[in-house]
Amino acid sequence: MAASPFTTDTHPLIRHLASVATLSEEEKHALLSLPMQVMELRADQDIVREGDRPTRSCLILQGWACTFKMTGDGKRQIMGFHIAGNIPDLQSLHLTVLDSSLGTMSPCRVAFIQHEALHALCEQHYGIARALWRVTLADAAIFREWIMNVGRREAHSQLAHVLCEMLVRTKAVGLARDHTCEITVTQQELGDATGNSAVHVNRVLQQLRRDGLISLESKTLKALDWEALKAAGDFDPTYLHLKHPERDAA
Amino acid sequence: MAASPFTTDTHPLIRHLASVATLSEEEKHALLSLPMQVMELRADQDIVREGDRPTRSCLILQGWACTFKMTGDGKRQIMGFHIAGNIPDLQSLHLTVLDSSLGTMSPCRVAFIQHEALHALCEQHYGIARALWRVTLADAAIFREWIMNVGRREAHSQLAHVLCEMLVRTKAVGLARDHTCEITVTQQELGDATGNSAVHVNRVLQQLRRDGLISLESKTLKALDWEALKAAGDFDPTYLHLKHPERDAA
DNA sequence: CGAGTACTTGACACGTTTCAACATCCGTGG
DNA sequence: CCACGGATGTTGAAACGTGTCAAGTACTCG
Repeated sequence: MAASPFTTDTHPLIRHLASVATLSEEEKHALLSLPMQVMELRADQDIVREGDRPTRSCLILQGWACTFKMTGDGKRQIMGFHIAGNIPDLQSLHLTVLDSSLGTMSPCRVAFIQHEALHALCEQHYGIARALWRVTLADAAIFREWIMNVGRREAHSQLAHVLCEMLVRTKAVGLARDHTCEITVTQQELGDATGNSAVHVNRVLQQLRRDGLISLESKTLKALDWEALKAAGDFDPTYLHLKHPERDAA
Repeated sequence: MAASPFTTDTHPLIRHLASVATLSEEEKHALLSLPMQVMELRADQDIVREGDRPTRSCLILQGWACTFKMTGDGKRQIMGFHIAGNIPDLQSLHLTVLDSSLGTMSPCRVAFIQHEALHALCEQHYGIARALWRVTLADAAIFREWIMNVGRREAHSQLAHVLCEMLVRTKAVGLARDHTCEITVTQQELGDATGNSAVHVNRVLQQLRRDGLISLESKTLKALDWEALKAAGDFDPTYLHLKHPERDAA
């Protein structure tokens, strides 16, 4: 393990965990002393695939990734986006077979952590088990919200909703300011996340821009009218289960 | 707590937990000695509501329940169905505020378990924490599959898929035989689960019946052609993370 | 500078929604 | 036990959101 450029409180993992759970100093140090294998990945690469039986989980250190599946007839559905600090396949700690794939959306730096090491830490510090469990439950809450987004909202509202979520989640880990964040997502990916075609996403994004709600270009997403965007997306950040909602959601 | 009519291995909770996790005899006994407050509920009653901060979780002993949310403009989305043995709001053990509601679909017998008691058991037996964590992860896997179902499948396929899931899950806890189970679900509820209107569900169900895939009447669902139903629903039970897939899925 | 990827636009097809009317089932009270 | 009333299921026609196809434009990176 190389010397980390991060202190306890600036490490992406700790930033993310602290945004949804509570950790003691001792637990933070224990987490950061986990052996991690760091790798650089290009955009659009699979990290793990549906059907795999991994012996380690993947921590995103930098960049954007997503969980997805393919239907039998080749249509892709994205179930969630992942940013620095997230452990998108943490569930494989307890579920043997992966039921979905994980891929990069941008160039990414990721760290692999052996399940063995995580299990040991969880048995040793129940507080860490509780925090990681809580993180997986918050992830599940996001899945629930996405079911509603995909099932019961129109494309206009769906897109506003996922953009709101991206802004709040990046802000909660210190990656956004002034309703602005760096993001690497294609219109095809936004379509795969909302159950729409890329063509339709294109038209709806133009509408959102025309209405003065957002700007989205050259990898920068900006909410020009946050309140209106929230309203358009029927967005209430409660489901993100953030520890400091007032600070993170504003 | 009244004397239970169940032995260790016939209690719905143990049946369900054992279908997705591994428990020692000691852990089973510890779970069944949890203090539970049993209640009978009528159909279409809310058990807990979005926004609540419960101090207990709800174990379904008999009947069908569902998790749902309402959009800002009053459309309902069901995120999952629940049967005997499920603890649909187990996440409230670690997430303070409920982000979705839980309601009965049929008359139900439910048991409430105080979080306090569950926490104590989890700290005492790490195996129980691991099993309950795993159950919540399997629930999350179902949410992921539903995102795909709602986002990328057509109504015909969506309905076949949820019916397949119901048959496999009831079978896994001993509530189905010969691809047949007792079920209490209206066409409106199937629509709310798949993101369709009740009218369209009606037409699609007729098609499924006409094609000889199912019969669904007087609270009995029967797969008349299981292989064809699975194919229509693009159904692969891997995402249910059952311990005995060969036995349960057949 | 070239090539591939991402974005944009238009026309048409299709799945699904909505509305409205009607039939049927089922539990309940008389 | 029957009659009633509300919930549930059924049907048709028209409207609407979104998908598909196809062609063209504009990035972006090596």
